[in-house]
Amino acid sequence: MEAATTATAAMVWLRKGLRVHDNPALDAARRGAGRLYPVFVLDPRYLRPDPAAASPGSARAGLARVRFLLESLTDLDARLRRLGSRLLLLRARDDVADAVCAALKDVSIRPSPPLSMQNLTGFFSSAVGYILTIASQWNIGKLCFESDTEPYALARDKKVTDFAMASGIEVFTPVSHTLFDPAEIINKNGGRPPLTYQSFISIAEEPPEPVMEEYSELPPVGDTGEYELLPVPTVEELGYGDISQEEIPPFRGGETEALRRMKESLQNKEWVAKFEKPKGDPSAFLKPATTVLSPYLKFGCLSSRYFYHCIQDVYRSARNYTKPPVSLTGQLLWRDFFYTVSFGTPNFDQMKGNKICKQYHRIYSPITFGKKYDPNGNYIRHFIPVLKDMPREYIYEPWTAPLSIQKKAKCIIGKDYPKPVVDHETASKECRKRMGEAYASGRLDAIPSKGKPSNLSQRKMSHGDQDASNSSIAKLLKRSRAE
DNA sequence: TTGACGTTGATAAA
DNA sequence: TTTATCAACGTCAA
Repeated sequence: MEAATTATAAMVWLRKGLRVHDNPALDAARRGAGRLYPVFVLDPRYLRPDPAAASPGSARAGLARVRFLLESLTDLDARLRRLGSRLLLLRARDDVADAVCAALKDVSIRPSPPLSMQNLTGFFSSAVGYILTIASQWNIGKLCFESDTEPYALARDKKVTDFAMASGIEVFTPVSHTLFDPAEIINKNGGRPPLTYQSFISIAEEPPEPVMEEYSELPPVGDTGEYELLPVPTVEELGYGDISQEEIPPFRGGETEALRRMKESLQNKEWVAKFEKPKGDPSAFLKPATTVLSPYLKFGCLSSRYFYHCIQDVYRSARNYTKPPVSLTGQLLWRDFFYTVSFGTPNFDQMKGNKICKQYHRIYSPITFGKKYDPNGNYIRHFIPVLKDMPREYIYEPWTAPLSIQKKAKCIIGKDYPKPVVDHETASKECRKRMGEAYASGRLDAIPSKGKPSNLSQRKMSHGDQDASNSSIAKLLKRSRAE
């Protein structure tokens, strides 16, 4: 007992990866640790209600996602408690990295002004005070957290890593959110992310096996000092007011639910073996044509490697099974593909400054697309009840129905349901025309004028840029010759 | 160097 | 109802 209080203390900082199974960061943190502090920092940027948001939610997440996260935290806490541990929730007043640093070591680096002087209200306003008083008592010797490739996370984690290393704390950041290490894939591809699925597949080999050690117990948390034992807040406590009208999605967060859903899907071995994504019905909502496991993978309630491993198990017992890209494993590989491309592409989430962004001539028709997958319009009938009795042949264009039909369906267009805002045919043609013009003018700017190459802009380009640019120009010239 | 291909979808033509 | 065409470009095989 004496040893437990003096032995090395480790912190596992949880962000995504909200699970006990296949959690290399948790596994590394508990090894040799006398005390283990499993910490999650409530991030105001992610959780604080944003009054300016178009629908209820924070600046970064909608209410459904906020709720899913809170449910996942509740479940994780319960699962840790069964192993003699528990989840320690910290509130960041503003910056998550500051909160983690403060918990790692007695922090005098960022004295916060008295709360009364700050224009802060609500759940997150009282945060840092607690952390400052507990900090020095934890004596963390080792910090483990799962690597995260998103830009916001990279900046946040660098700050924490730099601080921890400078403080003599051992830092371990395994890759376990994706099947593969995106940085390693990019390395193997010569420093650039593979930009087609096929090239990604040819580089990727077999993903690592999941770490599936069954724990009977985890090291105790030990003395939490002055730390206020904070339960997982409710959305109401976070400051989300009148949400009684909000429909709560049927998908509950958490590792327990994730594993249950996965088992349920994988039980039907024939369905698993025959799964082909393009053959699924995207309009199916009562009985989805997919596993609906992606939100669980996103928060790491389910390990993608464990899921992959379990699918392979089913394949082994099947005579025949589908292959990537359409198969279930193919879907996991798509996820890895996009994580890799986004990690290796600056400004991936924007058109501006995004070198691989293709120019968008695709206009989806709200009429044609629906008719193809859901000719009876069941989706519309469910979510827009006023249209539920509209005959099948008019369900996608109810304004074309004769008045007698509209009356019979108890839905007069212009009264019970609005008239079309635009005429799709003319609007899409106009859009297509103007996008074409904008695209053409943009491209022409990039072509050096005859006999007078604009080497000014070319000088700034790397070899790769020149190749890409020249080949585009060649194609454009070829096209204009053909015309 | 060239041509074919890719989780594609919309639309016009046949 | 089926088929051809378009629009983009990285990648790979020929």
